[in-house]
Amino acid sequence: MVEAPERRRPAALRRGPETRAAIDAAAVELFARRGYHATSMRALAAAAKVQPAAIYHWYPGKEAILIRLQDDFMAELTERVVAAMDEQDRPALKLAAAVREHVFYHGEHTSEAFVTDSEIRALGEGPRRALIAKRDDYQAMFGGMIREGIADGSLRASDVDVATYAILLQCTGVALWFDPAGPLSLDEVAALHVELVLGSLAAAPGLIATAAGRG
Amino acid sequence: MVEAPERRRPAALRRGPETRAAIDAAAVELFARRGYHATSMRALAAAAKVQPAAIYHWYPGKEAILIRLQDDFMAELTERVVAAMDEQDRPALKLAAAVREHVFYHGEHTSEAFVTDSEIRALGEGPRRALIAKRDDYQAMFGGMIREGIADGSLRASDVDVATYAILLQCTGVALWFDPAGPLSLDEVAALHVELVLGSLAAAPGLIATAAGRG
DNA sequence: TAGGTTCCCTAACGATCGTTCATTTGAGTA
DNA sequence: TACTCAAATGAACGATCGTTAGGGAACCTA
Repeated sequence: MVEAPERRRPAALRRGPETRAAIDAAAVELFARRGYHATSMRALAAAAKVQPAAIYHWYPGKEAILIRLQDDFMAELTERVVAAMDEQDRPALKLAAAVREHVFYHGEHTSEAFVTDSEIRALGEGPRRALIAKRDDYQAMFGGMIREGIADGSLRASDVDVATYAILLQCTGVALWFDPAGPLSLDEVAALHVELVLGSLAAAPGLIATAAGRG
Repeated sequence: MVEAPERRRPAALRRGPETRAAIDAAAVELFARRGYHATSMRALAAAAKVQPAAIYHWYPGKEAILIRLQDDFMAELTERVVAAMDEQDRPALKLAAAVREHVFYHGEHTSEAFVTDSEIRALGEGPRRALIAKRDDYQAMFGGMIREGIADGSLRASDVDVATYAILLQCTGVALWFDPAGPLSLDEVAALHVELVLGSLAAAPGLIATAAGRG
């Protein structure tokens, strides 16, 4: 019977690169809250307000979304921390600046940080190795600063590797609990971590006060 | 040779509670390596050398396996740490003993530890709340020791809550990197963490040396 | 205004998921 | 030797998974 012209609704919203941004935002949110494997492409699509197939216009597959998210996070984190380090000359102050920036960036991007280091397992062999290599380089940077601080007498550590692990774990962990609506500002949290880190490395109290911004 | 009543192999191995242990072991291993959602009941069954359906004789469902694993870990961890604390009287020494035991237990059960705190998201509302409550109680115990240490003058911290988070994160993280085949024994790693923790809480050098077992 | 390209849709594919069903095996008991 | 019940099996359920095929609307260029 004559199928009415009916105009059946504009159906397709054309948003271009906006769509990709929506997919990325949905991925960060859902991967962080539910986990990578617990997030389906359909759930992702729904959160980005597109149909599942549309995601494949922007990404070759699910894993590529995760890889991009993690790579972007690591690249930006590294760039920021290196820049902060470069503004200082003495090793202990370099370390303090790096800790501060690390904590700050993790507090500003808690979801991305969480996904980046909790979903390494979800990656296939190649991408996993690549990400781990970047993380190892990043860690080595911190280990280097500690060693230099020991060399110039401003820091002390019984085992540099263990100290490096411990320091990065506690600073990275800020992404797990920090809440901007909580009692402490990110600035305060970062300063507190500088204090804790330098304290555990037996820095002189005067140096700690200076580096934590209370000097 | 003859002998061969041969009977085409007993098809169905009847192993009783051994089966449950095999399922539990497979679950720890696979949940830790691949993740809860990335581990299928079929993969679990294969690792335990049973058919998938057999698992349902011992557990009502997949989530129950995870819940049991996590509950057992938290219960045993708490019991051990409380026992270690109870052997000390001064707050700073209580804390040192707790840190030592916490690190030790995490190093001895890296997979269980990892699954327990990385798969909280995988739990349904009820079990998740229950586990988080236990974890919060556990954390509060550490916060309490730090507060007492501050009260008696042996410790110092600008913010007790942040210090508690930081300390537990670095000690729990031992489960992520510790390798018994590595250069350090678990005893050494635990002692190093006692040192780092007390250092970050500005304990007196003499106290640190004593508590870390170098006194 | 015609043609090509970009972007997104609907629909469906085969695979795999957690789980259940009905049955069989084996050990213990009378 | 028969009965009973725990412990496991093989097969299948419906749901959901990641992904793809094919078509059509919106935009750009000429």
